[in-house]
Order: sequence, then C-alpha cells, then structure tokens
Amino acid sequence: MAQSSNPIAATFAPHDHQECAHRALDEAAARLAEQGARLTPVRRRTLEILLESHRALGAYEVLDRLAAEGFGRQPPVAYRALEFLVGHGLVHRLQRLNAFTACLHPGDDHHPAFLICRSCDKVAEAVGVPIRDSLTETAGRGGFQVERATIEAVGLCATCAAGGAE
Amino acid sequence: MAQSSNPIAATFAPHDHQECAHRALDEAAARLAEQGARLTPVRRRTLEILLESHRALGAYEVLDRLAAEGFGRQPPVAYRALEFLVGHGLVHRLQRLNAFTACLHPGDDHHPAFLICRSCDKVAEAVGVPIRDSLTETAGRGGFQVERATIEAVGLCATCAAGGAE
DNA sequence: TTCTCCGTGTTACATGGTAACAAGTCAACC
DNA sequence: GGTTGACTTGTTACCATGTAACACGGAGAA
Repeated sequence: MAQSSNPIAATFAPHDHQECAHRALDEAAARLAEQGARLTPVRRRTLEILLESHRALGAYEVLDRLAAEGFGRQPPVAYRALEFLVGHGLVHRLQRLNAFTACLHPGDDHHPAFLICRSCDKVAEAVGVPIRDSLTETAGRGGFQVERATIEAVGLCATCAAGGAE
Repeated sequence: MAQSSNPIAATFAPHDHQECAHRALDEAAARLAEQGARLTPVRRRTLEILLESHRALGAYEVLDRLAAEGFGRQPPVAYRALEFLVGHGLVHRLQRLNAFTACLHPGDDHHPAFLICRSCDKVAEAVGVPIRDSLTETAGRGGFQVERATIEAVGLCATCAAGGAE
C-alpha cells in the first residue's frame, strides 16, 4: 500500500489494489492449509469477489456473482461460503450493513473496529487500538464480562472529505 | 434503582422495575411535550411494552402485542411507532439483535454503548464513557471523521455469572 | 365549513437468512 | 479396486425483517 504508513488512511487512499488483494488471498490460502481446511472453488471465488474492492457486499450480491459464474444460485451457496470464511477469520461481517468484507490482515486473530465511509462505501479496519480495552474496562466496573463486541463507525474518509479521487 | 450506584450493575440486578419504567415513561412524555410531538396511543403503548423489561424486543414481537390489544396488525404499524420513538431518543435499536430497547435516561442526548447479556437477554446502556472518544481519536489519526458509531458488546452480566437470580 | 397535515391502517412486495434433504467428491483404509 | 465416512455442494421450501404506496379519518387552522 502506497502513500501512507497509517493503515486506515492507506485503505481509503488510491492504491495498487491488485497487489493488496493478491497478498490477502495468498495469506488466506496459507492459513487454511495450515489448519487443514479446504479452499474449494466456491470459497476461493467468494473471497476473490470480496477482495476486488474494499467495499462490503451483501450476501445476495455475492450470490449473483457466483451464480453468473456457474456456481449454485440458491442463498445457502453464498451463506455457506461466507460463513466458512468468517469462521476462519478471512472475512468480517458488518452488522450495520448486513454485509461482508474481506479481511486484509488475516494473520492476526483480531476483532477489529470498522470504519465505514458513507460516501465511497469503503471499509477500513482499525486494529490493535485501545477501543476494546476501554469498553471491557467500563463494563467490568459494572460487573459485566464482555465476550464479543461489535464496533462500527460510519463517517467520512479523508479522501472523500478532500473532495473525491479514486 | 436499588442495590448499587453503578448503573450497569443496577440494570442487571433485581430491582423495582415498575418504578424505573414509570419514571422513564414520565420523562418521555415530558420531553415529547416540550418538542410539540404527540405521544399517541400506539406510540405510548409501544414504549410501555418495551419498558416492561430490560430486554430488547424484535419489531414483530412488539407488533404481536399491539395487534392483540386492538391496534393494527401489519408491520408498518410497529415500525412507524418504533421509528418515531428512536427518532426522539426514547428507544434504541440494537444492530446485533435486530431489536429495540427502551432508553432509560432519555434526558441526555446520548449514543451509548450497549451491553447485552447472553444469558438473561437484558440490555444495559453504558453512557458517558471514554469508549467513543477512543474510537474517534484512532479514526481521526487515519483521517477518518466519525459521525455515528455502533458499539454493542455481548457477554455475561454479574447476576448471571453469579448463578442466576431475578 | 373546508382545507391540510398528520397519524393510522391496509395490501403487496423486497430483502435477508435458514432448515432439511439429496447427491457428488475425495481420502483412507481394507 | 471397492467401500466407507466425512465433507461439500446443490436443491426446495420456508421464515424473518423491513418498506413502498395508497386510502381513510380526525384535529386544528383559515
């Protein structure tokens, strides 16, 4: 990724996306091989489709693409592939959008916060930040034990705020 | 609310719920009057239904209750009432659950984080905590300007962790 | 009174998601 | 090579969630 060392800014800025998608796919394949899980054609193609942009796609949007390429055309086809990928940490599900987005650094076993640009619809992951700790601690003072947390922000990315590009 | 000065703990602990529901309803009516908005029968009843517990209810669950009491039995009836209440800050929508929960302190114009107990299904609001600031700041360093954020945690409340009660 | 706005109700439909079952694939093992 | 068993893919049929568009009716303003 070019132009910036900040991964959030890098996601939204124009960049060599081919390369960033390729790397994620390779990493994904490696991780699955390690775990003895199979990256079958439907699953691979589903991941590729999600990797084509930084946008989040609905399950039915993915399904249309798959069907057009000769895979099954019934909802479970897409949902199963997506479920598999989510389960292996290669894809994230966005609650606000009922949509899925490819994970760009599947190496880390993370539960990131998501930043969704309302103008270009791209999604960035904010990893390793103190957000989650802050939530866990506040909850803990009330005796609540956090197990999983959804953190999703909608707003405007730097590129769109500056007036477009890409 | 009894037993604890911590509002999160108080939500999950057994307490005089009648009183806490009543106060919220009074506050709601007052706020709406101020704004010149009408708390019509459907709207009032919808809020009451949500206030009967600290649980979140699905729109269709609310609709069933309304229909049973003689209101309309088609989805828009419930959705319109809920939308109105959400719009006036009297009810919150939980993305993870596709469900709605009554706000317990509608005075503050807040966007709280939610703590959802997976055992008793109650929902608490964590207000005025540094979670949101932490998110806004991290995003800001990447040039992303947060407008609205969804923060929802699933876990176990103190009462359930201790083995039940209520 | 009449007009207008708003709220309530309806029908019909769009979108999102899952249960349950049949058939194909593939590796492992006898 | 044939059989077994686990897994994957496909199907049908359905449930759940959410919305668009239109008709009716009441309350307040002119």
